[in-house]
Amino acid sequence: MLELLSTNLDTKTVSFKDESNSWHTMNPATIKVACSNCNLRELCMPVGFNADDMQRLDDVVATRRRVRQGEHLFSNGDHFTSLYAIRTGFFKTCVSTEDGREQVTGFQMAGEIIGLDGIVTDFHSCNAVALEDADVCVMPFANVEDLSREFPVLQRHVHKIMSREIVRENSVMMLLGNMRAEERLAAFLLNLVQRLHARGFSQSELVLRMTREEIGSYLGMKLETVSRTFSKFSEDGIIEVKQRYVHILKPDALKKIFNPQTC
Amino acid sequence: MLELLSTNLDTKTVSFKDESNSWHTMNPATIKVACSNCNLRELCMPVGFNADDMQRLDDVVATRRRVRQGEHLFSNGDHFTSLYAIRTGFFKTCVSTEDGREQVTGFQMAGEIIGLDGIVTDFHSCNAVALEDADVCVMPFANVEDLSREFPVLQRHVHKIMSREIVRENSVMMLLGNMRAEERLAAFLLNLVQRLHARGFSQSELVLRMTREEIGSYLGMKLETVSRTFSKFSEDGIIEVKQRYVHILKPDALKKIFNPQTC
DNA sequence: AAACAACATTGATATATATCAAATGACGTA
DNA sequence: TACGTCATTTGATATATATCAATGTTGTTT
Repeated sequence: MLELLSTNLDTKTVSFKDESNSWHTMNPATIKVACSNCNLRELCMPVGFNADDMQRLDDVVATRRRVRQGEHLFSNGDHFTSLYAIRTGFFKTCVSTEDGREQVTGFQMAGEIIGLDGIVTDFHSCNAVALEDADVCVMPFANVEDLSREFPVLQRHVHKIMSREIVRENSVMMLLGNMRAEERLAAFLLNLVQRLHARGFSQSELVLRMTREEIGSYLGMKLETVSRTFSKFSEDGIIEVKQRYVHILKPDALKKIFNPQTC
Repeated sequence: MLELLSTNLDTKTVSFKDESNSWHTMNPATIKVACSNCNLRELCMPVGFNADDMQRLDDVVATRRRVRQGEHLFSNGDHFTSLYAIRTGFFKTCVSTEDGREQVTGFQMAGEIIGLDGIVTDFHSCNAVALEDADVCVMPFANVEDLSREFPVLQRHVHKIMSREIVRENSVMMLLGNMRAEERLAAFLLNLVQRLHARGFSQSELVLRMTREEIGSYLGMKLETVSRTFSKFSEDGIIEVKQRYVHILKPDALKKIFNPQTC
């Protein structure tokens, strides 16, 4: 296995040493990525692997792929071949009706897996769009299945990822079916910072990667309502908002709005 | 493997012959169910198994379990051990908030699998409630995983089931986030008859197993709105409704309401 | 620096659905 | 059969959010 030493996302090059210790530089689309060296490993890959297994696990990932802001990683109707682990960047997934209405079904960040929708029919049924320049690990699903049969811990991991997505969607259904605008936005903000915090970012400050319209689409409300609700929270001193920048001043107040009982 | 010859759900007994051809009767909770003989096999188990594999596949199912109307198959917080394949009966799954609001996340019928929500945390995060007396195959998830590693076709089947659930929830999110009451109810009715038809029932007539309130909870509307929308469809000559009985007179009109573009 | 495009905010008004309320119907049980 | 309970229907009114419209902000292009 090659040792990955540095990546330069701007020049799209990767530097590494081979077995004979000589230097190479190549395009990331053509290199093999080593999960064993990846600092996101504990987010997208199972723990409890020994060093030898870890080498085998690297075989899951075929290549990396760079997706520029606004580009689709995959689209509705595309043939399904791979799952994608996000290394850097931020995505939205969305479905749309014949008459052009769009529903954002999720926002995904580093360490999260997208593409699961394609397994059932071998075709993707949603779109994955980069909301900022992104870099993903391409994991051909055939590899995932082959190695899952060999490594129970990987098999279990894949099952958990799919189950987690089902449970997440259950709670979005609860948001959409039962909650009012303020509750939806509070839940959304709390969920985002919680995930960002798990990745080493601030617990109280964040920069939104999506527009008010995309937030609204996800939460089943119009962009004006999203904006008004932000303003309401701001007037109440719960958050500080400046366009995409949000500072959560009173996390407990947000939690109370989302879930009045447990606070 | 014992040969299952008849079941009497009322007396909770099962009759079968053993290897020496002598008759036995026993409680279904204690017997081993044979997928190889089950007429729902093509709904909940993979196709393309040879006879030998089929025998092994029977090992997935440990027992059967009977659930009376109104009873929970599992509840939020229960330890997760098994998936359940519905043999007979009808279920709803639902999540609820601390303050008692309930969101129905799905309705499940014969041949469908429930319990996937429990995989990620080893605890169930929703409730599965029988809307009529039901009979399920208990499939300990450890068995499913063990046999999945051995049989790629079963592994693929499990992945497809989970992916299908993700895709289904995506389209429910579209319903809840973007559709109006009439569109939601039209989509709901079309989906129900389509699934019933796949099970040999009528394409145009159905008996609802759930209340107006449960339909409303699933579709994010109040029971009064569900009732009014039924009445509206009825006045328009699209359906005939008498309490739980629904006769779809103009399926194309329903499809047009749901999706004006493709009709 | 000016002009432009995309996004966000805010106000006025409309509307779909919720809420409240009453009557009716279905069903199990005493 | 009568009673009580639960589900459903229907009407009148309230309300949260959508819609329409104007203005402000930010960042980019010329």
